[in-house]
Amino acid sequence: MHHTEFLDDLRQAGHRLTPQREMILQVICESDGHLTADEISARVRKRYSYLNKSAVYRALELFVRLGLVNPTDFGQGRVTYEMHRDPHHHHLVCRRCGKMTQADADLFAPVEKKLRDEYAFLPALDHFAIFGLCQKCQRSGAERKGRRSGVRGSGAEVKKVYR
Amino acid sequence: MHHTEFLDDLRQAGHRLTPQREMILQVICESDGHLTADEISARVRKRYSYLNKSAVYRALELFVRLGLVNPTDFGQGRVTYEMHRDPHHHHLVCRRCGKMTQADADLFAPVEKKLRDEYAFLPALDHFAIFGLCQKCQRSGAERKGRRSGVRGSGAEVKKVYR
DNA sequence: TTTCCATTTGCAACTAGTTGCAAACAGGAG
DNA sequence: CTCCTGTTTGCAACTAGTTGCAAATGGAAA
Repeated sequence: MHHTEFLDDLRQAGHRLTPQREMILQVICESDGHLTADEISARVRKRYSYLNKSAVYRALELFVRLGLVNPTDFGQGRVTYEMHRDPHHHHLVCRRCGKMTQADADLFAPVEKKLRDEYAFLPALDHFAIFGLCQKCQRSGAERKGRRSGVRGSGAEVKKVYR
Repeated sequence: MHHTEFLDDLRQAGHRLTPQREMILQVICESDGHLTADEISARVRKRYSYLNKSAVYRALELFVRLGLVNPTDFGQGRVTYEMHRDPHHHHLVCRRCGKMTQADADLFAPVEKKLRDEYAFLPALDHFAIFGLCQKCQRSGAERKGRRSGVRGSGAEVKKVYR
C-alpha cells in the first residue's frame, strides 16, 4: 500500500493536495506502528524544510475524518496515529504492566446491534483502546480490597481519559 | 447521598483528608451533572479562599482511582467528572447534532464476556462515551459518498480522542 | 501535647493540542 | 500562461492538563 493511492481520495473529496499533507500521509503510511503528532512532524522535517504543528494537527484531523488514518489514545497524554488497514482491530491495554495486545474487529458487533435495534443509534465503534488487566496481572494482584458496601463500582479502576 | 459518606473511604484507603479534597468531593456530589475541572475549581473557590489547579487534578485522579468519581471525555477538549452512581450508564453522543442520550450499564456485557473467555483479559468497561449518529441524523444525512474500493473503513467517521 | 515524617499542596515551568487571523498558494476558469 | 478565489499554511497566543520541587500539614506515635 503506497501513500499515493490515497492522494486522489483527498482531491475527490474536494480537498487540496499540499506538499505538507502528502509528506504527512507518506510518513504515516511508511510506518507500521503508532506515531504521535510530534514524531510525524520530526520525520517530515527530515525531508521537508519546515512544517508547522498546526498543519500537522489539521492534516491528521482531516485524514481521520476521511477514514484514512486511525487515532488512538493509550492514555499516555498524547494521541497516536496509524494508517487505517483492514481487517480492523482493537487494542487491549493492561493498566498495571502496560502490555498491549490486539482484539478482533468484530468484538463490538453485539454492542453495535443492540444500539441499532434498541436505541436507534448508529455507533462508530472502530478501533478502540480498552483498558483492564492482562492475565498475568489478574493473577498477581490481590488488589480488590473490599469496600464497605458492594454498591459502588464494577471494581475495575477507570482511568482518566476514555471515549 | 452525602459527600461525607465517602470521607472514610479516603482515610481507610490510606489517603489524607484535606480540606481541598473534601470541598472538591462535596462540589461534585452536590452537582448531578458533569463538571469540568475548571467548574469544580470555581465552585470550590466560592467557599474556600484559594485552591490550586494541580490539587484539583490530583484529587480528581485519586477519586477516579477509588471509583468514587467517573470521568468522561465528550470530545470537547476537556474531561468532565460526575459522581459514580449505580446503576451505571453509558453515553451516546451524536456526532452531527451533539444530542446526548444514555444507554444501559450492561451494554458491554457480551464484550466483557468475550474478552474474559477468549482473551483472558479483564476489561474496565464502565461508563463510556460512544460516538455515532442519532436516529434523526441518520435519516437526514445522505453522507455516505461511496469510496473507490469498499476496502477501507467501516464507514463511520472516527473522531480524535477515544478510549 | 508535642514531635515527626510521609503525604499533599502551591507554584512555576512545561507539554499537547486548539484557535483566529493574515499571508501564501492549489488548482480551476478565462 | 495569468488571474482569481476559497483553502490551507504559519504564526502567536491561548487552553487543558502534567510534573518536579520546596514548603506546609494530616494524623499517628510518643
